[in-house]
Amino acid sequence: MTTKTIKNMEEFASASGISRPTLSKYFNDPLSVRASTKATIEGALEKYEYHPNIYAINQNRVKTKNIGLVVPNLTDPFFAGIARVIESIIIERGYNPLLMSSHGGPDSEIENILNLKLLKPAGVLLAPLGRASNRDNLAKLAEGLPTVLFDAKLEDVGSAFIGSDNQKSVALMVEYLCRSGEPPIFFEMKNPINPNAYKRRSAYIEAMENLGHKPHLVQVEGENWDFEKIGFEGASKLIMNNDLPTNTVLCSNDRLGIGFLAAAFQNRLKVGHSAGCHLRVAGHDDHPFAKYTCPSLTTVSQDYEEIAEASVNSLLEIIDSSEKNETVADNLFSGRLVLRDSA
Amino acid sequence: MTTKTIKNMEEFASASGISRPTLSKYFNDPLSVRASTKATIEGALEKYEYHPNIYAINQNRVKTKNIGLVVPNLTDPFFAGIARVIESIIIERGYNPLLMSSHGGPDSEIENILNLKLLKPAGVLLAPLGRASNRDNLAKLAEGLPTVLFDAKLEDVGSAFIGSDNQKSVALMVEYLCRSGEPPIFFEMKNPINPNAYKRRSAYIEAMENLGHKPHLVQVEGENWDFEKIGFEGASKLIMNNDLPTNTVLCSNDRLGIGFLAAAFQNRLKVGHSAGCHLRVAGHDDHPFAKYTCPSLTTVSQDYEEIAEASVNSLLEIIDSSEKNETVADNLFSGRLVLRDSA
DNA sequence: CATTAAATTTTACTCGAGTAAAATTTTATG
DNA sequence: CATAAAATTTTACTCGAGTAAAATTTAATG
Repeated sequence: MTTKTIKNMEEFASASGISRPTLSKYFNDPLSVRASTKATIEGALEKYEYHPNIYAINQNRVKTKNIGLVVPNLTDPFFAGIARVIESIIIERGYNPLLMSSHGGPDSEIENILNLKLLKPAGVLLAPLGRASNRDNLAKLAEGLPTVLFDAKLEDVGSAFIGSDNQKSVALMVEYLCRSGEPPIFFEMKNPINPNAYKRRSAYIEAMENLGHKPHLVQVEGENWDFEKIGFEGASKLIMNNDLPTNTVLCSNDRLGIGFLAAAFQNRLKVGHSAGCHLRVAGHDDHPFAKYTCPSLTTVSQDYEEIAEASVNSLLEIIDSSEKNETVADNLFSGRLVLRDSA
Repeated sequence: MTTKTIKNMEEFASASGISRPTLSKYFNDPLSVRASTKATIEGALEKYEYHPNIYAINQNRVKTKNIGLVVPNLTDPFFAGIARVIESIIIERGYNPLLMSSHGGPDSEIENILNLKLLKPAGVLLAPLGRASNRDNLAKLAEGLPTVLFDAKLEDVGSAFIGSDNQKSVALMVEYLCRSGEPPIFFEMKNPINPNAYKRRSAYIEAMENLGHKPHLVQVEGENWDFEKIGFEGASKLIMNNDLPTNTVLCSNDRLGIGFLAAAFQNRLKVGHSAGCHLRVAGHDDHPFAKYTCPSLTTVSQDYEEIAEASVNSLLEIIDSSEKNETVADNLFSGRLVLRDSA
């Protein structure tokens, strides 16, 4: 038990009897050395405590094993959830995730990417803020840096996009609602920040028209990410002014829906599809709390695992191919209808 | 506009006419050089694009400007929220936050700290998992590394603790509930992971006894962090078996409360303090969605800013004082009663 | 067992800063 | 304006790996 403390690879080389360059090779890829050598090294690693110095390792590398993961807002359970899944996949693939949130707005988004670039990452997975994003700036920063967008797409930024097929999933929901009751109105923000919202809006319109119904948009004010509040206040006004043309409401996302449900409850409107209910409300995203709203929220679920896996795969593909401007085709996943009590 | 690309400090030194050691000093602390020198450097920085190489900077440093921020679970809005506030304070103070989540359990918590240590951080802000934490291991890792615990305390780990004064805040709520109606039962998990839960339990018992009431604990099964689900299932059983001895329930935290409210709703129990209600339900924490539950949840709010600020302050104090085993006194903040519709 | 291919070791150089000590310049002070 | 104090420059060394090239050892193959 000579638990002598090892300071650097040099010392570990003499302690283990393996040359430093071979050790270096081992730490970069344990399988790149002979099995017997690997065993010797791992034996020594158990005996001595040694970890390569991360800073020294990366100093000369043009590209590190770091992968940036930038999301708009970790306070939003959707992003917290997907970030968590993506992180574990990145680790699984032998990379090191660096998680950052752009909650401070477009400037903070740019700054995140700048800070990341100083860390010479192998690539970046970016869920952009959306409309608010400083697109030109992002595009410039992403040049030469393998970048995959997920959740929201920005034209000319990054070389791949993974997201949900709003077109399909909204159509799914609209069809269900029409089939089972009155055609829905669409409850959304007037100027959404997230591009998905625009896709959902037009998907709603198209789906309604396809079914021979007249689309009806209800657009509430609100500029920030405080969707529950925006939904609550918008719905409250709507209900008080008796402005609801039908008994069925499709919300652009679950968080607006949660606000809507709260407003309905406070105004003694019974929500649900059973007899005696005044209103049906549906959402989109399958928010983690959608199961526990009152009543539980009918919605469309997005498969976190699927989106996460596809995003990481695309990025690693681009990193490995090392071809300059490889562009991978968009990858859209269709949601699954989740029927609960609210609609 | 000689926008020649600068590779290293050497080149920037000749480009700017300032010697490398002085530049080095400037980048470590811009105010440590003469004002005129500072101006010259900053002029050159606008003309040339140069950023010191982070890895080279930190290679020789015993301590970097990194501060680790480890929370149990970023999917929990409380931690997402507080992490966000802490991050911005850390940046404000000139440090660089490294955010990690221990959602994978005690092993992942240990691994987070290990990974952090490789990055030679100036200190760590740790919200431990709690009972599940590998305490001995954490204590060993924290030795010699300035560590401040927040949210949950572990004996002999870290040199300071910042959290909420459960004793006071629970008493506040119990008194309110008793004053305004029937004394509450306490709805909680049988074996909570979080130490706060134990403090709240005994605070409840004490407060009830002080008021001359008999405490009544209702303890539901559940081992993980899926509190809404645990609350929902526990409450459903309770309601179906007609096992509620009073009409007032104090939940150990808001997430359990959210589950409880959903169960009550699905069982057609009216929750609230107005006439015709069957049940009063209160929570603890002021979860971001507590405002939008049905009915909105009466709870105790914790001041994120306050806790965040105090945590960072304690840590920086310890870092700066550089005294070996300085231990700062615990710092407990008392919550504020937030009265809403549910109780 | 000879031959070849693969893996490892040796040697030597690189990367981009931090930093200490001595020499020099600049600024502040009286 | 002389002098002391503060800031800067010069010089030179360090840190902990990555990595390329040549020399050597080991393993695989027939």
